[in-house]
Order: sequence, then structure tokens, then C-alpha cells
Amino acid sequence: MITKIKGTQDILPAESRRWQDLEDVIFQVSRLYGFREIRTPIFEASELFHRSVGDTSDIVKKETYDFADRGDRMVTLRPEGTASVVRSVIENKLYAEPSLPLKMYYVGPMFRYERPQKGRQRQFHQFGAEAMGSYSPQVDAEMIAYATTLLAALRLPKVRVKINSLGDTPSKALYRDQLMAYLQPRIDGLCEDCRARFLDNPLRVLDCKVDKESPILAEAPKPLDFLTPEAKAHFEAVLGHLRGMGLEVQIDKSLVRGLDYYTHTVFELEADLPTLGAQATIGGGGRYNDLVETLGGPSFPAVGFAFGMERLLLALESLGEAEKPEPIHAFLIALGEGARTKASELLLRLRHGGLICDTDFMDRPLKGQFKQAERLGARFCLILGDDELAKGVINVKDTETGVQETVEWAQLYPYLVQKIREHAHHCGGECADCSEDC
RNA sequence: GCGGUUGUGGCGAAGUUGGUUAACGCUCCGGAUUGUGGCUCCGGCAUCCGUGGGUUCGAGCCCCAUCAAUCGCCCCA
Repeated sequence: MITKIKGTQDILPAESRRWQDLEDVIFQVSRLYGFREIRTPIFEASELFHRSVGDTSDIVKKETYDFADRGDRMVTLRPEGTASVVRSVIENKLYAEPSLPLKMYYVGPMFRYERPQKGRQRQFHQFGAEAMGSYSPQVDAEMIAYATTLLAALRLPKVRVKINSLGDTPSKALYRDQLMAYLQPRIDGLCEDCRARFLDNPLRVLDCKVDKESPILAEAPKPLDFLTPEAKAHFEAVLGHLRGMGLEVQIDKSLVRGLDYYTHTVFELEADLPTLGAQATIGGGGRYNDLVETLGGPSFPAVGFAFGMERLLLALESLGEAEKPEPIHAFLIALGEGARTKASELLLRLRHGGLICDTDFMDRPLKGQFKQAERLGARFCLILGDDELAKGVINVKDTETGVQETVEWAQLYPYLVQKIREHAHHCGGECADCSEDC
């Protein structure tokens, strides 16, 4: 048996509806905020990710899927979405568009070579958004609002927003020096990983989980303390806008995040829900004012975020919402070859009229066909046998009332529509299939 | 990259100190009811216990290896 690659997942028909519902919410909320979709390739020149995400980040150091294609070009399956979007903006000169800021979102698969576990796959899916072209702190706040609106639309409770500022480039450089000076004499007190991190990316020492409780880290200087006046003003303005919108956020002075390109605002969204396993982080983002330039574009500031869709779905499971069945309108039970031929014709007409219907293709006996109709949640069973065929009629059984009536072929469609309308009216818009029928 | 757990029919799950016909439940299929479902009853569905090797007169049960799944660490979505 050929099996799927480790860390990949089949999204079977039984669960694809949940994905579609999630995508629908994403599309709706994105429209509210004025974001339009961008679709970029799922693989890019390896260099793109090395230069954007950063060579010292774990993502590039040990998690990318890269390989040489037949022309010996090094390509990489995208581990995140921002780099591709930035590349596309530069390549297509979108930074010169008249209507700035550019507001774009994307949905699609990402790839990271890691050991799979709950809420973490090698091929996983992200929904992300980028607002590019504005330095305004209002945009930072708006992105957080966008993210929280999405979670609210999904009815996801208990979400925490953590926020911090790394400052602009001068702030980051100053802080980095101060932090290294502080850590240098104390480095032996930290864990093995931190000692390695100290050398190639000292900022990451800050959010080490192992040394979380260590006084060395607790007392270490924090990025916030080294912000330039401009950076500090920016951060304060972001917080001001958030307060203005009534959004609650927690300032986390140790929040650093894994990608090298962040400047100023960084944030993370967490949900403590049992179905999430060890992955409390469902999304995160921040401002990256220098990335476009780093990748060869003009000076073009931006803010973005990304959510893990598997994690959103996992979080939603904690809500325990019952799976909504997807009933069909009619199931046609045909007995005999002649009836089957006629059935195809009738079904075609019903479907063209907008009714969802199906029939048996497994040569089941009558009883088996009724069972199949029940499995599919058919509202009506249409029985067509030799007798009906001869008379030009069909028996229509209402599966809810058990009442059966004989209807002429020509009247079948109007008859069913009439019945379905009555039902919809009767329930007053409360029942599950009403929304589709009304 | 490191650590824990698990691996028996489509699914869930028994399987005693190794003893020879691998429980049971669900689903599915057929029949009772040759044209009317959901209940009931009857019957059917594992050349075989992830794979390879070993111990033994004999292994699903013991040993080794290997693969896979799963959870966690690191890190992240």
C-alpha cells in the first residue's frame, strides 16, 4: 500500500465542509477590511526564504523543504507566506499602485520539515494578510482588529492577544548589543540551546522555554527599554488605537517571534483550548518595514499576520458544535432497466431546476435503495417501477411524514418545489435545511 | 534532531502464566418481507494478528530489528 508522506494529511469529504466554512469566514471578514486575495506559487527560489526569513531562524536552518530541480536550480517549498507576497509585490511593481496601502490576504499550504504532532504538520495551511505601504500605527492596530474579528466571526472564545515592540532598526541594533553584553558573563547559566542561540540570534534567547523561570532572563534587558523615541511613539500609538477600539491586549516584553524580518510591533494570538494540544499559538504577526528593501525593492513598510488553519479548526473542535448534516432533496429509487433510463431523464430535469438529488448506482434491491436514501438524508424518495413507468407517473414518499402520493412526471418538479416551500414556511426559518430552501 | 505510547477485520476493541477453531460491539451486505427504509430475527464479511528475523515441540502473546501512527521536547502556525 502506498501511503501518504509523513506529516501530510488527506482532507476527506467528511471534513472538507469544515474547511469550506472556515474559508468562507476568511473571505467575508477579509472583504470587510478591504483585503483582496493574492495567490503566489507554493515554491520559490531558495534564496528568497534565506534572505527574508533569515538564515539563523530555525525555519530556514532545519525546517525547509529544499531541493534541486532538473535544471539544478535550488527551490524551496514555501515555509510561510510573507516572503512570496513581498517578492510578488516587487516583481509586479505593486508598490507603485495608486491605491495604497496594498491590502492582500492569502490562503494555502505551507511546508516545514518537522516531527509532526497535534496541531503541527509538515504540510499545513495558513491564512495570512499583509498591509503594505503605510507607516501608520493605525494599520498595526487594524491588523490586530482584523485578526480578532476573524476569531470572533468563528465564535472562538478565550483568545489572548500578546503584543510587544522590537523597535526600528537602530533600536534593534542597540538592544542587541546591550543584550549580548548582559548575557556574555552569564551565558553558562543558560541552557545548551540558548548558548547556541546567543551566538547567531541573541534575541531568541529571550523567549526560551527552558530558561523561562531563570532570573537571568527575568532580569535581562528587554527590547522595550531600548526603543528610539520614534519607535516608542509608534508603539504607544498602536496601543492607543487598540484601546480606542476596545481591544484587550497584553504587553509581553519577552515576545520576540521566530522570523528575523520583524521591526516595531510583533504580536501573537493564543487560545488555551484542550483540543489544541500543546499548540496554544493559533496566529501571529508583526510589522516588517525593511523586508521589501532587503529583497531588492524600494523602501516600503508593511504589517502582516498569519494563522494556522489546522489550529483554528482544532480550536473550533473545542466548541463541540454538532456537525450539520447535508441533506438532499430527493432520492430516486428506480426498479428495472427501463425505470433507470427514465430516472436519468427525470433527475436531469430536477437538477436543472436546482434540486439536489441522487439515485442508486449499485443495483441495490428496493430495501437497499431506501437505506441509501436514508443515509443521504433524502427529504423525498421517488419510486419508479414498471407500474409507474407504464402509467407515466412516479410515487413520491415524504420521508418525514411517511405520506406517499402518485404524481405525473410533468408535475414532479413543481410538486416537489411546492412541498419544500411549504416545509420551509412551516418551520418559520428555524430548521437546518431552511436556509437553503427559502 | 531527542523522548514516551501504540500497531489484531472497514471502525472500536478482547485475547488469561506462549498451546493449537482469533471473542464481542458497530458498520456493511444478503435474507425473513420476489415494490417500500428507520425496529426485530437469521446468515455472511480477518489464508491471519504492521514488517523481517529469532527463541520454542508450539507465539497475536517472549526477544531483537525495522517501519508506521500518535503525543511531547525544541521551534513554530
